[in-house]
Amino acid sequence: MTAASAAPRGRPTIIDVAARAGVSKSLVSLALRGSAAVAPASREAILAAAAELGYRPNAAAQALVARSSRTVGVLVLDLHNPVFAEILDGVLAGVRARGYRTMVVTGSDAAQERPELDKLLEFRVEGLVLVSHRLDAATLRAIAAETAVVVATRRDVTGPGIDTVCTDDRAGAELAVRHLVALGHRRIAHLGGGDDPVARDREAGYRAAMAAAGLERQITVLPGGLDDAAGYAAARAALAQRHRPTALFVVNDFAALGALAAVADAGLDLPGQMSVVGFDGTRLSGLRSIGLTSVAQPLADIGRLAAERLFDRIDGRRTRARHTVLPAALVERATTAPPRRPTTTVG
Amino acid sequence: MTAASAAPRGRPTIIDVAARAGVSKSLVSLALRGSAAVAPASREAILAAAAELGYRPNAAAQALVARSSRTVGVLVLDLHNPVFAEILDGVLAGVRARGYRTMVVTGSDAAQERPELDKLLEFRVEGLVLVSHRLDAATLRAIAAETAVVVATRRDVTGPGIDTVCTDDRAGAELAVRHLVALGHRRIAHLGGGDDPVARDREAGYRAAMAAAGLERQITVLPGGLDDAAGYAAARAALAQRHRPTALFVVNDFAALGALAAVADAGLDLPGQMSVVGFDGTRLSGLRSIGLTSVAQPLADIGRLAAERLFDRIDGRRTRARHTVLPAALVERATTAPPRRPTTTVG
DNA sequence: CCGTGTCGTTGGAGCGTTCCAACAACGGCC
DNA sequence: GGCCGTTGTTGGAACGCTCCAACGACACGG
Repeated sequence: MTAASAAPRGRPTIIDVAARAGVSKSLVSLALRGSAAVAPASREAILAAAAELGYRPNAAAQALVARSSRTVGVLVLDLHNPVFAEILDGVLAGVRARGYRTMVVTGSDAAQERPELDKLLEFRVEGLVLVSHRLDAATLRAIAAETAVVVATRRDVTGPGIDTVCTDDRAGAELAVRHLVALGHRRIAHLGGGDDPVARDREAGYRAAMAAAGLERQITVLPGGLDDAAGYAAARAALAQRHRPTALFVVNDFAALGALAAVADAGLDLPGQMSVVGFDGTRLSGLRSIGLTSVAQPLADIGRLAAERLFDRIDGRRTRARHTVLPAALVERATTAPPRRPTTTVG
Repeated sequence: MTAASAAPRGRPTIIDVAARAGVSKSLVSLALRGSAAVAPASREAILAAAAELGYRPNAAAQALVARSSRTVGVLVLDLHNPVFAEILDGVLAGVRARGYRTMVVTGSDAAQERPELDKLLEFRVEGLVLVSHRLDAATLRAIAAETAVVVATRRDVTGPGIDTVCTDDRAGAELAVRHLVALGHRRIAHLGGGDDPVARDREAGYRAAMAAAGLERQITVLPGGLDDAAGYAAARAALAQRHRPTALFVVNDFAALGALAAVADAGLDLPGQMSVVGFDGTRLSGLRSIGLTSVAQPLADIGRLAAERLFDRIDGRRTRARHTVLPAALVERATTAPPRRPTTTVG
């Protein structure tokens, strides 16, 4: 009655293993998943047969019958920006720890994000981690209605089924300003990041901290951007001002590197004549030859925590959205110092 | 006879759509894939029903029956190193262009790589791109026997079914040395990268170019490593030598940044008293505040080409392994200049 | 010695899709 | 006016797996 003597085409299946071990496919399935109900002798025969045939379970078939893919999807805004690469690394670690697989897509341009996410949803990923994104609120909420969603680094769009994990950008910015104020700076300019929601929070923190230090009248925000070139341009504008600032608080590390170059090009001594503080705390800023003082986000933690939150939803079916805000920490390095000619303390 | 009046649990399937449109599931399948054999009226009814129900095809079921997952797997050695992040970006772009999905894993540590790849193989990925790796030759060949494999940046392990795409590391290193020689340098030291196979090629190129320039006796290779700290340490050792070199050719950009810091710490003028050349051409080296002269690899091209090669195998079933070596190009920036006290030309 | 329970094992149904052979309806042709 | 080809549509099998109800064998207690 052993019918399966025909040569198995393609990869061996559970049935091929069963035929070889002389048992039924059901028992193979049981044994392969380590059921205690299988007799030791059968188990050994099955395991041996599987090894000999080079059997590998077919995840698609398992996903189909289990109605769960054991896979999560991740959208990364931009892999070139080390911030996102580092967060992604944390997400991958968190997902791996749970034995799930990860499908990663990047949103090359804003219009691509939706179709890429659709592909993930067709795979029935059990959840989605968005390492930043450019979706409008309605789209994001529609997606959250289909699957669990955790957004990392952004907190502006909320809704049922959308957890967020991010850094306290406001407080972080305040930290930067307080550090500079403590060093004796008064004319502290901010190089902004345009209409990016995260950048807005940092700007708000800057404004608040300046006001708290009694420096409302010194508040200067220069329109910048999130990359090297934008930081360079914004810093040039700052340095060209009538009352040149003695310190620059830049929206992120990437742009701060541009600012550093502008300071050097202007022939100013760093940090003697100009202090610079960045934001993100990427490994980049910590490189010896850069040594940028920066407000560090716990990047790997953000990634790992995002994964954890997702799994809370995947297995615990939690309903209320959770929003986690992690603290930022100032990392003092070589680009900040007291201003050379201390400003006279007024009133 | 319309049985499916029961509320569909979970996501709608093709059968729910069929019931709603009043046709059979077969016709729905046909219509959804755009078959010309479907009557216009039916097509519209089906499309409308699918839209109303929010139907999404189930990729696992499709993969099962089609015996093809339309997914490729990617292993990335280390996301923290911008080189790999940039190549990954190219791979993702290439895969997306073909409408495939991508599963990405990182090999956190060497021992994890194999199990992670096993997970991908269980998903029946149709091919694998390894953006570097730490597998031994036997393991790699065993994997290549199961699925198409393209290795990016490494070329040392070959075998049937293994294509490689990488930069001409030897020639690139020669470019760097020739550049320094042309500037008038003679004492050019190399900060190596240990036993990494790519590092070995670069070292070989360094040795060859030095010999070709009649500088065999100046050849100095200092044991280093692939990161910032290793570059810093190696550079310190180089600078402490009796006959201090006037130029350093460093195994990669990441380590070169460490070397830059060591040069600055030693109080040497850069590039006046010490020139530094890196390798990789990551965006990092191009940042204004760094301006590292570097041998650039076409990183995005490597990624995209790796994806292309993989698809050649996936659909064309090509048998012979193909090895593509892309040219490197020297990008001259601010860290190289003629040596201040030109060495006297001998012989 | 037969009923009952346990242990190990089994065939069949079902997951959501695609593919295929086959079918009904219909018009054109000889 | 029966036959044929075309057009549009259909049910069933298959993909590889898991789950479930049910099975035979065996030991044990009444």
